[in-house]
Amino acid sequence: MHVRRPATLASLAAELGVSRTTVSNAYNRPDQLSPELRRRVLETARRLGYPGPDPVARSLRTRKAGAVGLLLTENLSYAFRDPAALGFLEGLALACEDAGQGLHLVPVNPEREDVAAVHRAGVDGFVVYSVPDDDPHLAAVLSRPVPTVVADQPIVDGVDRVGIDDRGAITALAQRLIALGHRRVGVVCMRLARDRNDGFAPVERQHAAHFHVQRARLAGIADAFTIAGVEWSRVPVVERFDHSTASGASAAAQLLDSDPQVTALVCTSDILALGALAEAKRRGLRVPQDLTITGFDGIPDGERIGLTTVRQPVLEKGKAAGKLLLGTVDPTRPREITLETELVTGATAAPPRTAEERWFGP
Amino acid sequence: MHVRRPATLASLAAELGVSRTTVSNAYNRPDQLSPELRRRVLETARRLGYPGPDPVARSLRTRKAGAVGLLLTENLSYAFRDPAALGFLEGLALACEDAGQGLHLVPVNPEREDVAAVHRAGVDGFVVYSVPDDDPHLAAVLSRPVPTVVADQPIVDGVDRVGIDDRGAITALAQRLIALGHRRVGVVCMRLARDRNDGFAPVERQHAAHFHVQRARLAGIADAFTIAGVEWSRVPVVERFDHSTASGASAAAQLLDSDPQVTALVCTSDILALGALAEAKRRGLRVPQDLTITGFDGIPDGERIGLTTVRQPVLEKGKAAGKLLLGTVDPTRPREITLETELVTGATAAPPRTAEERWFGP
DNA sequence: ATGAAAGCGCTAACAC
DNA sequence: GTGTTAGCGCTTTCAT
Repeated sequence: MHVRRPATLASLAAELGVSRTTVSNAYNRPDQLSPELRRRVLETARRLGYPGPDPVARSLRTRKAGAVGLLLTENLSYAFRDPAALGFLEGLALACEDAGQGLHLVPVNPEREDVAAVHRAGVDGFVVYSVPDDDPHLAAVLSRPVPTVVADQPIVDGVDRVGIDDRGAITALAQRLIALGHRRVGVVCMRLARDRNDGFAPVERQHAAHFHVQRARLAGIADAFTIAGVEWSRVPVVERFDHSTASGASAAAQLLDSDPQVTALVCTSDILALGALAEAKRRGLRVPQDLTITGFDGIPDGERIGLTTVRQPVLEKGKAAGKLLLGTVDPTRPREITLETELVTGATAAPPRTAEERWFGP
Repeated sequence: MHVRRPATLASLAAELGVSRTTVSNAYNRPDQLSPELRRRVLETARRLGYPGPDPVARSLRTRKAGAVGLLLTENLSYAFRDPAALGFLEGLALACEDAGQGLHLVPVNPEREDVAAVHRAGVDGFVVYSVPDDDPHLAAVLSRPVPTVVADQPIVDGVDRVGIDDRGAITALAQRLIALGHRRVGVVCMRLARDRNDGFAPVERQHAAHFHVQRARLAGIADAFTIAGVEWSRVPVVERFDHSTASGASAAAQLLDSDPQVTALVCTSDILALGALAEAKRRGLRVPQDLTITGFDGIPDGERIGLTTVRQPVLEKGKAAGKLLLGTVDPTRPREITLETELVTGATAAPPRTAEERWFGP
């Protein structure tokens, strides 16, 4: 610890026999007073241990906090371990840095629903990253009289947003699989609501999902397969609450156990896909010869092993969110930024084995 | 964007015909007024679009910002890409979350020396993570009348600190190499000062290093080899400004080019070691048969490939820093926390090849 | 249970 | 150039 004595702008002014304005100017408008006086002010400040204008008092007066609040989903640790979230965070931090704004991570304790932290945050605006539609923290943020930008989800009327075309992007990926010949597939997705459901997610649950992104990705896959003549309600979708490779692995296991005939596993994130790959390996299934596995996001670990996936510009997304919030106040509000994605042709997708091959080898 | 109408506690009180105190109590001390009145206050607040007490005004009054400032080294992007820094960040964020405190990332633009951001941050204390001795931002932080904790470096008199025994930890690692038979080694280290020096770092530069951690690690290696009879000034030490695998690779290349006889590369971070491994592979050198390579930190990527290194508890370090700052104000200040490290026996260290083996194979 | 008074520490017109 | 005036919006004794 390291603490100093109190001393205010007023006491400094008194000591110097000048007005508070003059002292204030010495710090904020050096050109408004003689260099000599300024020197004297700063000198006396040092002598008295005056640390300069109190940032909170200044904020109150100027109505500017100089910081952006960031609301992250549930568990912070997951966020810090999810490369996509990290990329976003980095981009946002970069944008804030450029603008000289602080980035205030709002403490969201997953245990207690502590909305108070949102009200306590001295910030000029909020960025909300990927939370469920019904998140109470989001509601608290929206009740604050400051600009807000949502990244990814949810889509809120009248609130700026930056995201991607989740539905279209994954449709393209699914079409690729269909072109390869896959018809019997399984899907692994992330949590669809705030309640934990580690297991199959029937169509009703898919449609009622509180997470727009997952809802859109499932819909995108459904779009493609439906057109290909596959009845969507028959496609098994397994949901996992925790976003981890362990989840991906167990979901893949559940899927493969329930229907050993699936030829492809479509995962709605690379993390899940990485887990599915591990499970396939554990079972002695070769990818892509025996099983096709795809992801979504385009994280480095996925790229390294040649995962077939959709790459989204996470860093750019973070930057865009920051710029949207901090940028010139374009009167054309609300605004929505949709970033481009890219289909990544990796090495984890191939035509399905024929029934014959399944029995007699390739 | 999403902005609401202004309305203050005072205007609400006026509208209701009650005092400001009552309205304040409705928010902060529900037990201080009748449920009925409270209901009316909150109801009217909603009707008037009053968003609740302004956090900045409250902070000014209570002298509590509800947030911890975090000062990170130079380039934010490096921090977000360095697993060790990330682990620290996660731990700190967790500690803040536990205490219901926000985490305010101070924008430190590496270009301009914008110390102002430190003065603008409305926080109750600072955590400074691994900055050079002479960092102006650190000076600015210390000039603020709030408690401060330094993580890793620098060591500042009278300021709390949390770190590890860098010198002792790496000495143990070096002794291991010596026991294996290594005498002719090269060292790859991170930047030693704020000026860029991508090349050899003579002993003088090592001693004058502005980064305590690097200084200590080099000294620790020197300790071991000196005792083993190796003259330290003859041990080539290559420095790299950027902390990346690319740096590790190029430093390894420089070292191997200048002295092809070295049998081991001691790197002061896992990231650098990973780069060195890549370079060794590129040259067709087998690790550890042809070349021993060691790191420092114990990051996941290193563990995955079996890197011989020192593991430090980065997450715990972050938590400890947070707790030190936020915890009970123990009068026994200043305090210093030194966390335990662990020597990780990986698969990248082995006895050096004999001269004979070098020519005729193992 | 409710109200009156007194600032928290600072900045921004505007006047001198 | 420098000072005067007027709050920014809130919390908190201390009375009532």
